[in-house]
Amino acid sequence: MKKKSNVTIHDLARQLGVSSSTVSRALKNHASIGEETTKAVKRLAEELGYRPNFLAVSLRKQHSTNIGVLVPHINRPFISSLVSGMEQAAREAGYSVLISQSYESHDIEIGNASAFFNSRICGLLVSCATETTKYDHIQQFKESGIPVVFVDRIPEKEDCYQVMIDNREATFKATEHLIQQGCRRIAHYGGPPQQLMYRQRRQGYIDALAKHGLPFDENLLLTANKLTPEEGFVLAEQALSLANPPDGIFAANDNTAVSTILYAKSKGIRIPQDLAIIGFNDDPVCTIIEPNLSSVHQPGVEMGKMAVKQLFNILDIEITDVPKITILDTYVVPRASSVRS
Amino acid sequence: MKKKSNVTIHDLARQLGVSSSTVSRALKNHASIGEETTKAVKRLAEELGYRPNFLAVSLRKQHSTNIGVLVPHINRPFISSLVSGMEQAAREAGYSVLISQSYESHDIEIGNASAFFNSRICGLLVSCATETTKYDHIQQFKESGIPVVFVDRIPEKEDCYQVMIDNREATFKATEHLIQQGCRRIAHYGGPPQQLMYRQRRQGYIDALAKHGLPFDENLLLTANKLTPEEGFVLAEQALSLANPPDGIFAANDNTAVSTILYAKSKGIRIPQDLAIIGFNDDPVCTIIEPNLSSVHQPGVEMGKMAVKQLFNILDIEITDVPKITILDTYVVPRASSVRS
DNA sequence: TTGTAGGCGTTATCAG
DNA sequence: CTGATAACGCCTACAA
Repeated sequence: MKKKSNVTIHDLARQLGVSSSTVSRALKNHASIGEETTKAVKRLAEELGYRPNFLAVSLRKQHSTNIGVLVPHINRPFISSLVSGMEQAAREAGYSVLISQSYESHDIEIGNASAFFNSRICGLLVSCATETTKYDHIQQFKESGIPVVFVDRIPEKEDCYQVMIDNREATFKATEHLIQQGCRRIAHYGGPPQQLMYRQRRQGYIDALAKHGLPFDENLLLTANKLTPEEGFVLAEQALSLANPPDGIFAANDNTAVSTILYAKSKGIRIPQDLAIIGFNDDPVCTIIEPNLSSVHQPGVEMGKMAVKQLFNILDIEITDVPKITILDTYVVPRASSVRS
Repeated sequence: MKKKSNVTIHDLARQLGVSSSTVSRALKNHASIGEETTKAVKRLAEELGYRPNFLAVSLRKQHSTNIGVLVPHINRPFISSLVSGMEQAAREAGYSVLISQSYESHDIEIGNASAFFNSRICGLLVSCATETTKYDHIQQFKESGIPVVFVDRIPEKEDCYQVMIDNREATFKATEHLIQQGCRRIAHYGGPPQQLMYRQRRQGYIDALAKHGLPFDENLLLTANKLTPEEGFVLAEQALSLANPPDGIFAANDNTAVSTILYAKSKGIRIPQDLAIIGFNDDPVCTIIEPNLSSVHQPGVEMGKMAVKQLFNILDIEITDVPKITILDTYVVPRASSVRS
């Protein structure tokens, strides 16, 4: 039987001739309610199509079951996977996911955080805008006891819950992979250095060179602001028009790596023979571009799920013991763009 | 001054020696409150960091400012663009977006709809699961006066608000494009025919053939369940191993078109000379694959924004006059996979 | 122009 | 085992 579901516990109570507190308790299997009563309540609830009003519950309990998710963009492969994982894990536990995009703008991020704060989310998952270096807008959550978990893009020195990868190690492996393929002059496309992640990625590159006794040439260290495909072409041109051009390129994302492949091919440069290339993220394009692009895989969906699990852990909803900082594994996926078999 | 923002209108009222209703009214510039009072209230609110509690407002008003978004998956290019547009338009108006994925499962879709219903969303934007052919789970919203806007994947015969494209026309143009490039035996990969969208796409194909006097050969009409890349390979093999193989293929999405390009190339079939190919969606891969894939562009972000605008229109939040059915423009993007210059 | 009172639907506390 | 009662924070007749 379906009814205009404005059925409240009071309606049930009236029809059953009991009080609404009894109904409330029966509905959540409170031990102290008689079996008979409980069954009767539940039957009628079912029959009338009773649905608890989350708004009222939240108001009463002083917090909702909505998790706020704050990311730079959702229409990017890695991030949409991240969000997908979050949504899935949250929903399985009966929580909902509220999303907002900062478009990499710190100001928008502040506004969105504020909106989330007002709507009384029970927890916040953030992947910061590139611009973001201050975290006052996050502070308010901590002060109000609302847990915050940072994902992927982590603040510099904050003591905070994090789900991430070991960027340094990941890029170390990527660079080492190129070295193992015989590259001796390896260029790196880095992202904006104010973002910790990109400094770590650069460090892995530098460490790998050092370990293998290769000289570090700062001409080979290029940086871009947003690592867009367009910027990729510019970087490629810069790198390949050097007097002494590189024989390998490690790009901090797949966008720029793909552009480089396209550019190099247009110049008649053979990949991977003349130039080996590896990217980062393992986006779907990697298996489309020719030659297929080697990349570093990071587990987006998993990271999203872990972030939610972390949140639940803090909220004591799940009692699994999750460390404050979770670091998920990455691995190099070698493909034709770098493998000189 | 920042405070643990549990500041309520009552706190303000007490400190100012007025009643909380005065504060409530002052805060929203109610005409009947004295200028002095209003200013004082606002100043103190600012000073104490007062934030309205949306939960309470929503409970009182009987509806929230959260928009529910129900899609099959978010980590797909077209859909993530759709959601991105929705998020943007909603947030600009001070609304939030709650997302959930059905994973193309009707049962999950029902569950998610139910969760949304309980959380008192103020409106629902849906793109249905492929499996979905019944709409009882949507009905409850309409009955409770919660507006529903369907996007992209539209129910069969329901009388409902819609934001979509003209699938028949779009595929008509795509097929005609192939014909204009000299194709005479054109195959079509369709999606599951229980989904209206795919029947429309098939119809456009058929109509185009008819208009140009080309025979319809049902051997050339292939269908897949999910149009995944993997299925794309199967379809490609089927199509190209026909006794009388096609000289053009129109695929109902880019995934399968891309697989077909890869398959054809592996068989030494020249594209577009031997086989011209066009896809649907204009995903980013189109400009990565070689040859670049022609496709039909549909404006994902725009569709998302329009859906929100439609919702606001129904809710009388914006008074722009939006028709019940919005059909956005598509266009063929001709690229190397089909242009025989 | 402002205040009072009641209620949105639920749960927690305290009595019985 | 069950029932009143009072919040949670806000809004809105109605009254003053």
